Amino acid sequence: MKQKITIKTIAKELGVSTSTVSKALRDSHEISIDTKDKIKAYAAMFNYKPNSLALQLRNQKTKLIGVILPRIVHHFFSTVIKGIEQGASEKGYHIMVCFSNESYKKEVENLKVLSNGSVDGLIVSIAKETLETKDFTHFKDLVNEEIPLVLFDRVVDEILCDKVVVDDVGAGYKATKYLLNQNSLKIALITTPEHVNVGALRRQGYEKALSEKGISVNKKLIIEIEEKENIKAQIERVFDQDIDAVFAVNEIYAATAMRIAKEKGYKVPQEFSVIGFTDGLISEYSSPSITTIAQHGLEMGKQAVEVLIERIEKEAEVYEPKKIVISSNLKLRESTKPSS
Amino acid sequence: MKQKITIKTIAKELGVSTSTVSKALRDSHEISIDTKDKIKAYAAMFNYKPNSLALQLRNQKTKLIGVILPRIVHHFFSTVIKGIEQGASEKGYHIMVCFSNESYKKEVENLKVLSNGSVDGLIVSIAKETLETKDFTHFKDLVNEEIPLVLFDRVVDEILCDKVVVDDVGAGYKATKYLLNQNSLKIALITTPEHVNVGALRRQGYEKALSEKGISVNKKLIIEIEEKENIKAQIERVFDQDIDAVFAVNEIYAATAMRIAKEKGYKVPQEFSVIGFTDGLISEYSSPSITTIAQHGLEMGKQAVEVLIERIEKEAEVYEPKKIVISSNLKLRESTKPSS
DNA sequence: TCATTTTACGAAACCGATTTCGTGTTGACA
DNA sequence: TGTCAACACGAAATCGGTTTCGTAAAATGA
Repeated sequence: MKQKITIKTIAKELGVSTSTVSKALRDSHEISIDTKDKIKAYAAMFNYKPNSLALQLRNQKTKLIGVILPRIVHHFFSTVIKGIEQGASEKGYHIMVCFSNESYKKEVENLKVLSNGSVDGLIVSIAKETLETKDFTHFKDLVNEEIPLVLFDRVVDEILCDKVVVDDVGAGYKATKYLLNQNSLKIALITTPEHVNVGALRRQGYEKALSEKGISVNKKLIIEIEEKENIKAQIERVFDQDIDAVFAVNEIYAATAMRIAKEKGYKVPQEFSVIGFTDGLISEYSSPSITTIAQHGLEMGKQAVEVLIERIEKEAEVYEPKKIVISSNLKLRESTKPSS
Repeated sequence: MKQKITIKTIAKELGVSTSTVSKALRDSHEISIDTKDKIKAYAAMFNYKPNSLALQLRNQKTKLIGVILPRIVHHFFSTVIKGIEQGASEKGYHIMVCFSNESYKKEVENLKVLSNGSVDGLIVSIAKETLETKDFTHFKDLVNEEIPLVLFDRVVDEILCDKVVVDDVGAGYKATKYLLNQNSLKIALITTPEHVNVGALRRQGYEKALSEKGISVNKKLIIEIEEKENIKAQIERVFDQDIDAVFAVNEIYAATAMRIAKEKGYKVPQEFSVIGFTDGLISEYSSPSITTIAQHGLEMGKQAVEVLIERIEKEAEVYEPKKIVISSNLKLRESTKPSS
């Protein structure tokens, strides 16, 4: 890389001190107009840009936000990133993105790297493996060091920090209730294993809606997908039961379930209804298009970054961790019947 | 944020100099075992982490790669990011991600911010607006400053830097030829306006395949989509022509075209075939699933970052810009007939 | 015992900025 | 003409590390 022009270079070339150059470029009243003009002209001519590392070191802030996500090729997470970037950008921050790949080890590593001063704060969604192992010491260390941290979507209570989540219970409830209202009474639930807490919460909503309607929960209608195995085969099994609708906690499960239903000869939505989660492209472009719970990822990202920046910039003595709940809503499409 | 522990703190507490602490922590032979042990123990106890900004400033390198993408909620781009992150991570680099939102202005801003020393190099895919305006001075400035730069996918020749692209002409050719071979002779092409060069290249491939077969290009069968207007309506117009297949330059156009075909009563693939571009989730989960050109985004990302890091770490006197072409291939699914 | 080599550490420069404080020169005013 | 403020600028500290070089003290050798 070409040698960068620094304040020192300018100072030497123009026969002034570095402090004069610095002040001139920042338009200080201490410097005479003549000198300022000369220095500015020189700086412009040689395309001088202040070295951001030096500034960051001096100011003890980087205007950088670290983001750690379990995955990126994923509609919801990429939408959240977009929201984070938009919010950050508005306030003059940039984002550094890392991925845990759902791995505990990588999450720990990423956290370590980002917590040595290279970012002003962190936004994280916890990896599945970490949720499984339930070892959150790396997060607690961060909290102890008082590094601003916001968790979103996949959060756990024992980490004392700000959190942004969707109303998962409410969403599960809304989806299930909608299906019940259109007279689908035998609703299968396709969800994740219990340790993925968003799955667990959505299931609570499902069960709540059923019991309100006086329907007892039939465990045979609930499948917890093991992602390591064949997903389609696992979903197919629930079709052995007598069912007339499916509520799935993500759009891939929903699309797969709908496909199986069609293969089995059901007419969707006349004979069989499907509701998914995450309002992504699959739901929009499959045929019939799939009714989903919209998770408002963009909104989540924006909220998360807003809370984080507030935390970074406020010299709060005692900080009460916030929990922001984003309400989700049902986006009606063709895989369900009109509400009756 | 809590006051961080620094080398200075340790030095003062233990009554030694900062240089001793630094050397001890780096396990220098200059320091006695006793002193080293004492210092290391103290550092470990108070969870000392070297401030990365200070190191970056001193070493004049950040181990950070800036990535500027037009969009993020997009299967291809998010896949490329994943590839970049994987490749970077393997070599001890991290990535800083920004988005241009297809906007020229934001691209210029991002480039400016990232080129002031905060990253060691850049990976960029050019915004549509920039391709339209054809003003690439911001990139040329970067090249003049000798900041390592790799362009991918959307590249232009006049910027002298390393590039990673897919074989767009070849891909268009392969797709079209496949359709011709299965006896679809009236193939519509749904593409982008001419300034989006990847669209233009894919079109070349399409035209090449047709002329090889002795079929003259019928301009009425080619639609350049204006994204600002209603996409479906624009695609619908081509169905006024007598067509039996569609080759679309991305999966949204492909899915939309297939949907229209089905609405018009065509049986896919028996009476109508569809091939898309970008092997994303829509293609995989729509029904019938869509045959696509797989772009190998992961591979592209990895290659891009590899070339970039080579460029960063090699003190090359004269550097000959490379152009890496990733070959694409047809991923056969249900929206086409088996090859005859 | 004296000269020489190790050993073990500290002082200071450096990376590239900002900022406080000090100072020589002007000019104004009494 | 002497005093004092305003002006314009520089020296040096600072951010948190690393590294070169210098040097006392201890160890070694003759």
